Amino acid sequence: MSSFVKQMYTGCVPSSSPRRSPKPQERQRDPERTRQRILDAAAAEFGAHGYAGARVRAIAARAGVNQQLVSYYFDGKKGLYQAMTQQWQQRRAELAPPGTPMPEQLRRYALEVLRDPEGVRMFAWSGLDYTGPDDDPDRAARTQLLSTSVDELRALQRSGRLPAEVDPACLLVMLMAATMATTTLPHVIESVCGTDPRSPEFVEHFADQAAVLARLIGLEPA
Amino acid sequence: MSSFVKQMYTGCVPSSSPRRSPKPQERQRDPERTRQRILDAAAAEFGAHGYAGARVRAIAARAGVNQQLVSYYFDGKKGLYQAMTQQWQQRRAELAPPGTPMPEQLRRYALEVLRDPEGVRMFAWSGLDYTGPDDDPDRAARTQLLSTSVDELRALQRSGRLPAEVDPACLLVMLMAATMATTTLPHVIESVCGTDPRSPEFVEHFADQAAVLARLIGLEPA
DNA sequence: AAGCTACTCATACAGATGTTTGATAAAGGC
DNA sequence: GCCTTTATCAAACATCTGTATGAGTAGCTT
Repeated sequence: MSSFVKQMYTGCVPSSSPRRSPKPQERQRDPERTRQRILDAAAAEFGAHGYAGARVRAIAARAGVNQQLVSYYFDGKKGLYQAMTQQWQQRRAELAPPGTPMPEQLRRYALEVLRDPEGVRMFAWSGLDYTGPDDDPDRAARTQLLSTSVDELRALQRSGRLPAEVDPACLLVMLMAATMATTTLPHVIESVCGTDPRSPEFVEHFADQAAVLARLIGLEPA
Repeated sequence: MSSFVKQMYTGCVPSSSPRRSPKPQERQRDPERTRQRILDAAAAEFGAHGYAGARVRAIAARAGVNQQLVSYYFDGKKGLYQAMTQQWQQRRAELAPPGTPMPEQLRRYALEVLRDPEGVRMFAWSGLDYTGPDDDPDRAARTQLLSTSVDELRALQRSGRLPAEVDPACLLVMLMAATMATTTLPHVIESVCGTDPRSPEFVEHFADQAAVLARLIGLEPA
């Protein structure tokens, strides 16, 4: 068995000449690729089961590498989680190009689950795991990222398109939560809509509805 | 050590006469109370950490009982989880008395986190743990419970207060997700609002904002 | 008082889980 | 071509975790 695995890894039968072709099976050593594979596998596993439910063994298996590499490249489970969180943080920054009108912005947020389901799920898990502002390394980045959206809402309010009684910050939070519902409330969707909340067709429909909601509130561009 | 623990439990020093007063420490046997204590502790623990993160030892410690009782009264961790879910299901049914106008209904949903934080959190965890309609024992009850709300929205739509392009079912889901944001997105609230998302003052403010949102959409009673 | 039953406990146990150790082989410099 | 460094692996390890066992105790019945 052990020799079989090794053979798999080396990508050639033991008796054949070692490392003949330069790229026979993509199985040369490549620490950067291995690292990224572990990160990808971690995203899938953490996204699926959350931090507590994720298993290091499962991550290694998904990545097709030895379990020990998780400790080798990162600093154990916790370190891997943090490294992965950091990587995902960057992707999220690209999500909302400034100046996009609110309805379209919400539509994209809701569609994000199709592009990166694990990322959205991890974001949801992190909300439930959240203990306080102290141990939240992403806080600064998130604050900066969202402040422009709040500013947009405030501008709409100043221009009279939004009643004075509305708290723009709360409104933004509620709208964000609304767009994530296909991820956070799949059981409710299954009950109320009777469809698979993960199917691309429904997600697109739901994203359109998020845009409709935004227009209903009066969040058209000025 | 063991005698010390026993002493703690009995509520009297070993040499003293056994069980003198009828109610010296509230420590008479009371299986029903013990059962309920375990259920309450389970709600706290499962709510705090989710199913995967919850520890049977921690539940027993919280309840102040021996760990084995979890297996004695329920059927292990899984059985306890189901029993507790069932109990919480009933409470949720009392949440929305039919006929309540939408803005008020949403306000109450958002306030529920003050009355029963663990319940709301468990509901959120269950959404992320959700795998499909097959293993969802609550589905029927939830469907029935929410159908009246969807019907209300449909009625509003028929009366022209809601545009035809709105899908009432999706709207309800989005509004539910919005009202749960103090639980599901505390990190975002911390970033955007700069306040403690769990403080009663903020939760009440947020609940008011949920009602404002409902009125903004046009969900006043007909 | 004796005995029965329901209830509670400490302990043991098996399996899972994250981490460490030591070995092996590929890369790369000299 | 040799030697150091780096990348990878299998196996062992310590700990955690859920569950089972068996014994002891309270309260009731007779």
